Amino acid sequence: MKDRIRIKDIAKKAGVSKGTVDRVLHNRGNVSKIAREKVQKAMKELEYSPNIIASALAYNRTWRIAVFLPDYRNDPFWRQPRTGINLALKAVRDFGISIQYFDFRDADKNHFVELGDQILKDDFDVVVLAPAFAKEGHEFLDKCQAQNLKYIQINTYLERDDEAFLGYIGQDSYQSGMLAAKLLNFGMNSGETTMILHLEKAVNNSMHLVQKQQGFEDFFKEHPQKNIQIIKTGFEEVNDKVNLRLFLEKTCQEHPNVKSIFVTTSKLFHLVPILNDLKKEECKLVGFDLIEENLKYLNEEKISFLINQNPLKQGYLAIVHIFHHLVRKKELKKIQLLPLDVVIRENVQYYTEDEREQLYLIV
Amino acid sequence: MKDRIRIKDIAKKAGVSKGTVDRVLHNRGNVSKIAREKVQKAMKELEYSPNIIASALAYNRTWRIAVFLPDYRNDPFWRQPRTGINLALKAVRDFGISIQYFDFRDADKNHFVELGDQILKDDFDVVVLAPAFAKEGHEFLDKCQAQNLKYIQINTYLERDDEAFLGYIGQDSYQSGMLAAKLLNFGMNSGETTMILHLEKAVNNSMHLVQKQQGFEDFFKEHPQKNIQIIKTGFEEVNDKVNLRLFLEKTCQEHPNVKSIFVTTSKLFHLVPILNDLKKEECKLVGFDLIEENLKYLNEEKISFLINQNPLKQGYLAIVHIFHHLVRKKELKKIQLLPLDVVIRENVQYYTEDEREQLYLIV
DNA sequence: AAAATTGTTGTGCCCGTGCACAGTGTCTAA
DNA sequence: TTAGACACTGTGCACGGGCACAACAATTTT
Repeated sequence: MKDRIRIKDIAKKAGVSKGTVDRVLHNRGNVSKIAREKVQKAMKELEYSPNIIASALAYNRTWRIAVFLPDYRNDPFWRQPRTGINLALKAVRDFGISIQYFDFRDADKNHFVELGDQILKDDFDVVVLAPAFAKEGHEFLDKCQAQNLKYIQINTYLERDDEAFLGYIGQDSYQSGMLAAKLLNFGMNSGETTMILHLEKAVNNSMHLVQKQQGFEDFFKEHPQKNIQIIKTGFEEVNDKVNLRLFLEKTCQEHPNVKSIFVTTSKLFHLVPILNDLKKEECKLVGFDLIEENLKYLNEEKISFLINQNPLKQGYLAIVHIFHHLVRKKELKKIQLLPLDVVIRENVQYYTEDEREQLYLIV
Repeated sequence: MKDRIRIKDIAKKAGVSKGTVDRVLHNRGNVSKIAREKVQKAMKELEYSPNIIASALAYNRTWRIAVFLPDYRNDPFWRQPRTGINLALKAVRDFGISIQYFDFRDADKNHFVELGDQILKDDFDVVVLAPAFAKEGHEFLDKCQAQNLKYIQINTYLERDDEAFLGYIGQDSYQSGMLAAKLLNFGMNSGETTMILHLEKAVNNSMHLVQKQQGFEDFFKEHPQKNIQIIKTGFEEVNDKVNLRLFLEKTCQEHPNVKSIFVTTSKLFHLVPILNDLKKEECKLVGFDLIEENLKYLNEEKISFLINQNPLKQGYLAIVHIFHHLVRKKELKKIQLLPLDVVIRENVQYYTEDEREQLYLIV
């Protein structure tokens, strides 16, 4: 290994044994002042930096991580963070990190609580979770804190400030609303109207959607030059095509000047065939997430922009974060916001192609 | 380390010694058919995957990499791949990878050749290079091939197909031209004119720029709906402000309907004050690279879009690629194209903030 | 003064893999 | 019949750091 300094070298230089050097290095105590100073002096002179490989091998222990996310079989979105987690796992497995999944049924609070209790009973070192339900989420995290079980949040953020809180990895919803507004604004002419549409149930319970709307509105407040009007709407039963069509027809009649629509969820693909029907295909669409149906319409240029929130990276970085915390003993930024990529047909390939090929390293 | 399968376990299951398992694993020969089959069967059943940590520790050797890029002190662009390289190096150092830099003076062919010879004389395992000069680049790579010195290209691609060629990591210039066209097209009205402007010397020698132009033109050929006219121009002496102003003034007079400009290099910031002067500030600008001057105008909304070619990642992935080749003995895609990020004021923070915080792992 | 306690230091094994080397056993040629 | 060549197999050390434990010294207690 070339000329890298080893513990042995320091020991020799300081005139002590490697055991003593080790004690100094790890502050294990039981070292006389004289010995400690000799070692520290030698360390400084030789610029020792530990060999993480040998360290990882010797430090032969296992960490257990519970991954507590919505069931990916019900919502394809959650397949992506899971992929990211598995990808990262490959890299950190040899460092002794192991994972156990707990998939709660979406929108099923009881199941969330039940699985949560299961996790708390077991003996995990860290939990990765998306606290989908505010109240139950906080309750679970309180219990984690109580038994000193560290946790890291992804995708959904409940504000916490205790010792057990390792961090949040996700998107900035407000900023994504701003981004959508900027994009649509670029393609609109003076005096035209835009529309913000929530395709989701219980919008007011979802901080995400409220923040997206806020960002969207604020952008146009800050950019009054083109005098763009905003219509705010929502429609809950996204799968009820008949009524969605009626709803859109009515809205377009009332506001014939609507030239663009910002959908705050990933459900914008539902609109495309209906708008085609209504001869409104020139209406520009912006929404979220690179799911199959959206990609199809992006490719046909029926959707103008998709905003990518990097869900794969969410899972990936959660594991990386934990690795750094547990193995490297390094603390990272508590709040890590992922890029909001602007995706169009001409660059979509880079965001969908197997990210596995874009390899990553432990830093 | 929990229940990970070790060589020992396979040996036990197959009823042989770990030495034999090792010989099968590494195809070292000298194994009887019977023994080999027993081992292979056991390996399959136990789903063995080697412990890379222990492997790296035992396989106690050093690899030497020469990094052969333009001097970053002359061109700030090259600081970014260098940062990426150093970042990756931190992660792979302990795996025995070391780096030596060879910075050639930009546009100095002799210096390139001189340093190239120096590299060839020494005993490196891999070269990372940006072959800025086609002829000299090929000559250097021929010699590499002759003495079986592996090489990986970044940023600039010379087509090669020999054993020593490990891969190319960079951007797809044609696609970036398409991307720029799509973005401008979105913000333009029927019958308007756009302009493509090369701010660089010797455009025809630079494949990059030619390809960008091609992509830009092809987009409008494929999208004739808005009937956008394209003016093709170029200006070499970018630092000669007086003449650049005269040039722009003349062009705008000749083509008063120009509503947007695509600059094929990172030099678009030079245009902003001049366009302001000429009362052409509503003219939309698209160009490349997140350098300081461009970012300033992006933030002031004088530049509409910047296309990010991820130069830091270029360097980073070059090292990752080499790591996988040398340490993991895995072959990766030869051609790896980096994302073309669409950057505007509302998401610029994600592409400029210290990427070190977006951590990566070895896969 | 002897025994017990505490403080300090060094030794040696462990982690899982790579690889050199020393065995085995078999077969051929003298 | 035996030496030598050859194919195959097992053993054991090395890699560098973590850590348990033994050994020894210094101090306190009885």
